[in-house]
Amino acid sequence: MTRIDDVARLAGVSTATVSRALRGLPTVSAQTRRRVLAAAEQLQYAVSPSASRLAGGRTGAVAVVVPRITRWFFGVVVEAVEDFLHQAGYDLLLHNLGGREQNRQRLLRTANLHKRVDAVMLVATPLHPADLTTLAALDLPGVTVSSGTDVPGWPCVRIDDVAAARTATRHLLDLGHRRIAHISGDPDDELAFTAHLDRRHGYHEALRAAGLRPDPGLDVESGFDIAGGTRATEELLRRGDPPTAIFAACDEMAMGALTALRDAGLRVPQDVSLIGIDDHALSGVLGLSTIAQPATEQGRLAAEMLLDPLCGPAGASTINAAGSPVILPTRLVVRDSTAPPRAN
Amino acid sequence: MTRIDDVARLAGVSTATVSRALRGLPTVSAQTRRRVLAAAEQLQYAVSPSASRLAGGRTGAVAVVVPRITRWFFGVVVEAVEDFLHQAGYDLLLHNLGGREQNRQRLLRTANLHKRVDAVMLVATPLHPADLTTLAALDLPGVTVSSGTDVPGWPCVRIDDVAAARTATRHLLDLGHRRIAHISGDPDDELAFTAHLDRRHGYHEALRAAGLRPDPGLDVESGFDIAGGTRATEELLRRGDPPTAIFAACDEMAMGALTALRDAGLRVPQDVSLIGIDDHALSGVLGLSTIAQPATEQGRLAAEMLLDPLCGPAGASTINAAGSPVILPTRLVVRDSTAPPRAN
DNA sequence: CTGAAAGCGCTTACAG
DNA sequence: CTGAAAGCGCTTACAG
Repeated sequence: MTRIDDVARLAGVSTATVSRALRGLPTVSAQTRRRVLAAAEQLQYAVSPSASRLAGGRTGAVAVVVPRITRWFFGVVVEAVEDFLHQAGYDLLLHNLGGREQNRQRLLRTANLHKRVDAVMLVATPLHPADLTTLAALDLPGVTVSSGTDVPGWPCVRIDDVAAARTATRHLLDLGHRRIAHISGDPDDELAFTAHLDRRHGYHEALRAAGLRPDPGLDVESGFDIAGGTRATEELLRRGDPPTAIFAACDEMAMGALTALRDAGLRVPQDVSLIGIDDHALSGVLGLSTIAQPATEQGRLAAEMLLDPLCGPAGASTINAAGSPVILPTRLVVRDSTAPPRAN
Repeated sequence: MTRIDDVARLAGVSTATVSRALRGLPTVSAQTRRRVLAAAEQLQYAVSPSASRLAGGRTGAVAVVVPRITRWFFGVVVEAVEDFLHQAGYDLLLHNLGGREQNRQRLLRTANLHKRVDAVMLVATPLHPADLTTLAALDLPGVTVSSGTDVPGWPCVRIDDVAAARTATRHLLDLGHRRIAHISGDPDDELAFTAHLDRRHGYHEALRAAGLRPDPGLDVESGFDIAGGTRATEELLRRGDPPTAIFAACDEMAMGALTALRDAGLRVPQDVSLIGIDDHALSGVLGLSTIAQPATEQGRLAAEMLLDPLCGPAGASTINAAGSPVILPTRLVVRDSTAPPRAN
């Protein structure tokens, strides 16, 4: 392994100069820099990250925490973040909570973030008050994406979940539906999200604005994924007097609903209309109407907001550092799964 | 930040002893260990990874390289690997090539792996001969998952792609199909996979075994994803005289085919049968017949094979270290997208 | 079983 | 613009 001394010797300068030249600091003459770069190239020198981190105090890594990397939204967000971070020269440490409370505790309580990263991105991660204290003690910059828990001092990028749900519900109302069910995530999940709470809220708001009273019998909770959508819909149908339309809290739940409806012999949209939120990569294939949310943009923007203060001088952030959350727009996409209720 | 000296002072021992006690080395008396642990706990001490890495030479991190984290197979593999690595106390550095050759070069050519990780996992990553030289120079342990390029000395876990394709094709043949098309990935992709080559091979084998000659007109290449499946199927239909069945190289391509078939007014399976490979989370929802492959198991097993030699004494690997690849079984899953051809 | 001391390979004031 | 030297916080032979 060639070290910085080898480069220094070959270039005929001190290790301090090699260090400066290689990092592109301005305090090196063009000629010296050229000599150093050539020597490093010739020796195939690569700086030791551990040594650099220990001496410099920066890790060059960012931790990204997601509930489940296998879900559409999180996969897309991570892809966008990964691209941005690597282009900026940062490593990405992935933490997938996998829906298990135990994993969140391992991440936060033990020292798995401590001195390991320069910043943290929390995607849709709910935090207990004790977790907030832990994070504050870590004294790291961070950003939150999507609903979850806001962290004081961290910027946040997300959509307006309440408004998205309102739009979805209103679309069904506009088509003439009155018995509109809602299927969403279970607050008893070990790792409860908060997105589905906001979405239920928007559903209720839209119903009330149309003069309807939310019917608890039309409101079923289950897991926030495909299987959860199937279970919730089965439960809904078991209750009798099925709705003419279902608003699923996310596209994956809507897809699960599709299975349950088909198994029950109900056609979409002739018997039941169905709408979700996301615009999942497969929603087009399934003809699913939905509220599209920009996942790539949320990831990219969050990465940008996270790195921005890390690069520039302290406090020189050019982007909305903390303050109010950045809300990205959503949009109604009408496909084949929503239609007026049967006139009968 | 409390350092190891603080703990040593409080426990009344040397830093060497603290280091040993905290890492669970056997050469520490039970009593001393207890005192050290208590002191560390009391001071909320967390070892500095950078210092530990520099002094000890181990990074405690593993790089995982995938083509696209948003694709079903890679998401599931990463989820399994993440879980295993974190349980073993390793960090996971995620590299998502995003289908861009440039990203692979950045990863391999520059020093992004150099001294940063203890091991590398390459999932479905094709390698040029020059890349193999680079990897060899890195002198890191590694493992490959799924088709890609084998690396000398690294173990490999995968399925038998040829056999899987043969089974899929034979299923269609058994149903009575004779005009069986194949849609698969494009070798002109910047980052060519090899899985689809093996799968085409199996398709050809099954046809020949049934006494049929592969028809180039029924063999269309496009991207190895949803959009690619749609494009390939559109091209197939444009050629006229449509097949009675389509074997897609992966479920995501089959899903894309579904859209194209629907748009062309063709019903599945009445007009065209369709089968893929994977057993994607949504294949059940879509009623797609497929060849299921164990993604979680491939990830978990690969992680295990990777870490095993890192923990035990050198060469004491208890698992099939290198040698022949570990082949995991696939299985035919018949749903609603395959049926006998119309008798006409 | 434990400790004193060297050393891992960089970066950063400080001085010039 | 450049260099000598201290220091980042651990681990590891080595000695006892």
